[in-house]
Formats: sequence, structure tokens, C-alpha cells
Amino acid sequence: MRIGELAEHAGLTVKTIRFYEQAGVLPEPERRPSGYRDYDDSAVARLRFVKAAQAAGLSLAEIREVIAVRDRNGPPCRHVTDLLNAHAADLDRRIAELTALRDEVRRLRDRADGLDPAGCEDAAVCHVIPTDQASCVQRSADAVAGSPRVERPIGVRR
Amino acid sequence: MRIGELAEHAGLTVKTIRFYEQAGVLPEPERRPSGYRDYDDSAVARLRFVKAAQAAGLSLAEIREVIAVRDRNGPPCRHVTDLLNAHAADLDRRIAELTALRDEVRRLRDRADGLDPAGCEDAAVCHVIPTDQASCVQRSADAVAGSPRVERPIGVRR
DNA sequence: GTAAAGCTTCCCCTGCGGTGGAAGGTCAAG
DNA sequence: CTTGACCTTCCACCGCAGGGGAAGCTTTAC
Repeated sequence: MRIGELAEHAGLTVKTIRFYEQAGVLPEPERRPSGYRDYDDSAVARLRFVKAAQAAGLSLAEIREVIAVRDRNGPPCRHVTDLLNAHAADLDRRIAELTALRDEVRRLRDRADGLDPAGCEDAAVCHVIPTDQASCVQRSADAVAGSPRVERPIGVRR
Repeated sequence: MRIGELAEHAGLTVKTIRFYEQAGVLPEPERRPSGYRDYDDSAVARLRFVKAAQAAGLSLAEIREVIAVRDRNGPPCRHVTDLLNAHAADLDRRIAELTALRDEVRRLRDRADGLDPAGCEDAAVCHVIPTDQASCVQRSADAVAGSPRVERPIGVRR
């Protein structure tokens, strides 16, 4: 089948499929004499895997790595479960961060109800956002203590 | 004071300060005859506000907007509390999404313990990641139902 | 006088997952 | 024979918050 048909089967755009090939998560297909790409059913299965892995929070780079492990060493299940473990831990960290941030944002908003709008000073722009260290959530300390990997928002695509 | 000194006071790099000026969250300072930027103390206060607002999850574009509101309409507190409300709601959504994803990831990992690595089929790459619709967390439905704004990971910078 | 540090503007690069468009080739129907 | 749909490659761009480095001034310290 040609790329447009594959795109329709997979629920992706033609652009995305070429992008996946270039990203190394979809093997280069045969070509017709015209130069058109020519796919078989395994491409559909592969794209399903890619979508499922993305839904599980894996990046294209990780998916490519999983595929490479499979090609070299056989079933990559161990590798995949390691990835899943790491992602679950990352998600726990990220959820904790966002929860702390949300609580701080709510606290600021609630505090704002008791403030006089006229009390804003020029330099500070708006006293709803307090600029003293003590009242701010400790983001810098978190960032330093946090692992160097993963600033990426895991999962959550459109 | 010159830009390097301001950077040290604010705990930022010289690059970042020039970037903030260009981004519209720090006003253009006076220049010395040499062309060097010359800041006064209000720049320090402004940068403190920018950092605090960032820590509260506001983007530079939003911070610029808050500053613009203040310049046009006086105290922007109402605008700021509206932003905080919107961010709190965004964070709630995001936390819910990440929590659902984390649960799904854990479920996949736990399910993997009962699988035989030899059972992986070629096209599917690895059966730890099931490619059938039913077992996948419903990300596409979320994305469609979700608000069009904010894919950005709010807060959480390094 | 000269070296080092600091400053200026300028443009490009990062990650991530794509999207948009231009210029051109191919194929089927009418 | 032409129109339109489909395909090809290539290059550039999106958001976000900066970082890297070049080429060329200015200021400071010795």
C-alpha cells in the first residue's frame, strides 16, 4: 500500500509517517519504480506499537531504542519494563512537583483576596506575587536536587 | 550598575537578562556613553518579580502581559488572580492526566511479570506494550476533550 | 602600554514531535 | 491532453526559555 493509505489505516498524517521513518521507529519500506514508498501490513502493526508505546509515555528515542534492542538481542521485555519503572518514578516526581505548585498557586490566590489593590508598589509590579524568598515555593532547590534527566512532560500529547 | 553586577544580584546570567529585556519583561535601561547598559535598583526588584511569577507557573508572555496591564490600568491584581485561577485549574487537569498515565504504566509493568519473553511477535516488537485499543489508556479522547490551550508543563523549570 | 575582564550585537543551537510549503515527478480518469 | 490527486525531496518553522560563540568595543588593573 502507498503512504496515504497507510496513514489512513494508522490514523496519522503522511508527514508524520515520513517523520517516523526518519526518526528510526519505522523501517524504510520498499520503493516502487516511481519512487513511491510501498508498505505491507507489518507497517500497520509497527505504527500501532509506536502509538501504544507513546501512550505509555515513551519518547520516540526510547521506542527506537526498544526496537534496536529487539533487533540485536531478541525480546526487549526486560528493557521495556525497566523503562516503565523509570517512567513511573519520573511521573511520581512530576506529580509531586505539580501538586506542590498547585497548592502554592491556590495559596497565592486565596491570599490575594485579603489584599488591597492600591497596595501594589511600582517596582514589584503586583503584590499578589510576593517577591520575598520565604513565601515562594522552593523550585530552585528542587531543580538542583532533582535528577538531571527528564524535563520533558511525559505522555500528555494531543 | 552594569549588567554583570545585576546578574549577580539577581542570580541570573548576563545572557538571561538580555533575553528578558528582549522578551519585554525587563524595561530597556539607560545606556552609558560607551553603550553599556546601566541599571538602577528597580531592575533588581523587577527581576525578583519575574522570578517569583515564574515560580508561580507564569510564562514570560503572561508576565509581560501582567506588566502591560499594570502600565495601562494600574494594579493588575485582578488579572493576576484570574491567571492564578486558570493555572490552578490547568494544574488540576495535568495532575489528573499524569496520575492516570502513571497508573497505566504501573499496570503495564505489573502485567509484564506474568508474560513470557518468548511470546513477543515480530511486528508488535514487544508484547509488554499491548497494541490493542482496549488496554491502552484513552489519551486521544482526553486530548480531544481537553481545552485547546496549555500543553506546556506549567512551572517545573530547572 | 598591554593584558584581562567585561561589554556590545549578531546569528545559530538545544529538545520534542511534529507541521507547512515549494518545486517537481507519477498516475488514473475524463 | 489535461486536470487533479497523490507522491517525492528539501528546507524552514512552531513553542519555550534560554545557551554558545564570534567579532569587535571599553574599561580596569598592573
